[in-house]
Amino acid sequence: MTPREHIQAHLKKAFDKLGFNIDDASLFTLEQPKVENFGDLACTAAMTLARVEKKAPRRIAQEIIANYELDPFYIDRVDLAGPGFINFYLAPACLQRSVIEILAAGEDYGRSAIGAGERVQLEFVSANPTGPLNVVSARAASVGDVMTNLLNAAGYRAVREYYVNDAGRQVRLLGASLDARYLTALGDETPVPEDGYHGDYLRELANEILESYGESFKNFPEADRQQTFSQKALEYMLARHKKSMERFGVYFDVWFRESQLRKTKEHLEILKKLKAAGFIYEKDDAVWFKSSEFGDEKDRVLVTGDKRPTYFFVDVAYHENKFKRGFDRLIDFWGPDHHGYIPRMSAALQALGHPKHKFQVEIIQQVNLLRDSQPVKMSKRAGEIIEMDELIDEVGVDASRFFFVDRRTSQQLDFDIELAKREDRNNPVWYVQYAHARTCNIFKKAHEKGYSTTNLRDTSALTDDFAMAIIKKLIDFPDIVAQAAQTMEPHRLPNYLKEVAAALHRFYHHQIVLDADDKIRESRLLLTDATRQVLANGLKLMGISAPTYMAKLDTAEDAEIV
RNA sequence: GCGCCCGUAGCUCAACAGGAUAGAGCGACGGCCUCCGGAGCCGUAGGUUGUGGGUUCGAUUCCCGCCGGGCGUACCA
Repeated sequence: MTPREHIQAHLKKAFDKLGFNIDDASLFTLEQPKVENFGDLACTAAMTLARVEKKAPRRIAQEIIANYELDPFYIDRVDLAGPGFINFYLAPACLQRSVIEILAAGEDYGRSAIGAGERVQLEFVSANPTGPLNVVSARAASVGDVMTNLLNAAGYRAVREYYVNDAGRQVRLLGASLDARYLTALGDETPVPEDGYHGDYLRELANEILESYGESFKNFPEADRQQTFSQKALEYMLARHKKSMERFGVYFDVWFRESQLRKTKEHLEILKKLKAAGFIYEKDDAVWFKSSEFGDEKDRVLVTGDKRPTYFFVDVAYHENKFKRGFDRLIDFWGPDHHGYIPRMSAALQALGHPKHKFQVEIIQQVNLLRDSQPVKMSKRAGEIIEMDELIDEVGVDASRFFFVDRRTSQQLDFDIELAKREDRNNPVWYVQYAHARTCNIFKKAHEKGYSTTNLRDTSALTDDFAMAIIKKLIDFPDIVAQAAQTMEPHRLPNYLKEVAAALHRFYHHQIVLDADDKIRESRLLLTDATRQVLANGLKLMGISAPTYMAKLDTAEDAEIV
């Protein structure tokens, strides 16, 4: 039982005795006081209760404390402070035992069951297969992937899905664009359609096709040729996207194709349902959905005047399809340019009978690339964009993932390329990885020095402030994971890991681990190992490697020798 | 015009479902290397949380107005 759980269980007893409503979960929130003198965990229930009970909060706090059964193994003392805070001071014995518990839990440390097995589907990236992935897709990939990890660790059953827009106008345009490149490559100068895709990648693909198939497509009827090229370009782009994702460490459970929906005509079923429910009307030859009845600013077209289903229409069918597959909740990650799209999708799903809270959209804000604090100029029109793959080539997977998740997703991200590449304390991902490597190195050194590192079990020598500070950080981990999952705020994880790393470095610089008395060494090795475990588990949730050593930088002296 | 997101130290960001004296890192300034990796550690300075109201025991957090920035506002996807 964690100290937090212990306190909550005892608070429950006290509330019960006093006749408070123990169904109110907010009574049990324990926060960490900002100031050290205020104990390790603080309960704010007295102040919450003041209104309902119509009593002074300090008075209520006194009653709670009087009825709180104190177990000295866990709690040193309980204080009443300020307007009605109840401050708990954890006992060294329970903190010392936490180290053993963390090690016993091992790779499972940090997991919890809060999610209660809820089935959640996360859809992210879902980039149009009409060009290479950009850096926003990279951010979406990082955030979506880490969020899925966090949810699964918190007891949800979460899966990753990628929606492939492989039908409709843009794919036809893609085919036409490739066709133009192909004919041009054959010497028949043909312009790419005005609103087509002008990037170099189609030129490259055209050359590949020419090498593999020669001129054989030249004599196809134009319609057939474009059809063929649409398919070829599509599969080519899709394969590239898959490769980028896998290289980035993101593995989707499902790649769902829009064309599949069109084949099975699932959107027509949707139309029937909406019509039956009275949310459909016709105007100007088009079919409209009354999304404004659910808070959208205006109604939306489902079938255009020339009888084509809109993207939105098929997308509704897609989301309905997800629900049919049994998910309790859908979470979509969209780019900032799609936030205006949320009300209509939400409206459609509500019209189809799904409670509003079962569909949730997280907007991932844009990424500004910086080089030495100067913005990297990108022009979509001129085809000057930094591709996701180029970014990974330059800064690597670990740094990219860390940086993309390090800030709340609702904020624009300034991504400093030079900082991400630095191999020193300025770079947070190195700082955290180095902390992990340092814990491993201590064990390596222990072996070299002939100290035993097996059958360690005594943590009673962990009494100093630096050790206690680490343990208090380590026992937060399950809570950090659970809260990051529940609030959809993955940035809390990297922020936490930075704090653990700082606590470890501080401890290391003030306390000798190896060349200490046997008992102290044993205790500190255990603490080192528990810290390693938490860092490793955290980095794994981030999808970042946990190195056991760091490659040495060239020192100035080495440079002189060379 | 309307809608959504954002505004916190010089810079980049935190602040855990409204809590106590708003915290880190970088940068600046000042310390610490016969010691498990100095790739680190310790300290100092730096704030009217954009602004004006409101809600209450208490607001960076919730509500309204204004200012500033970003994005959107298609029978496109």
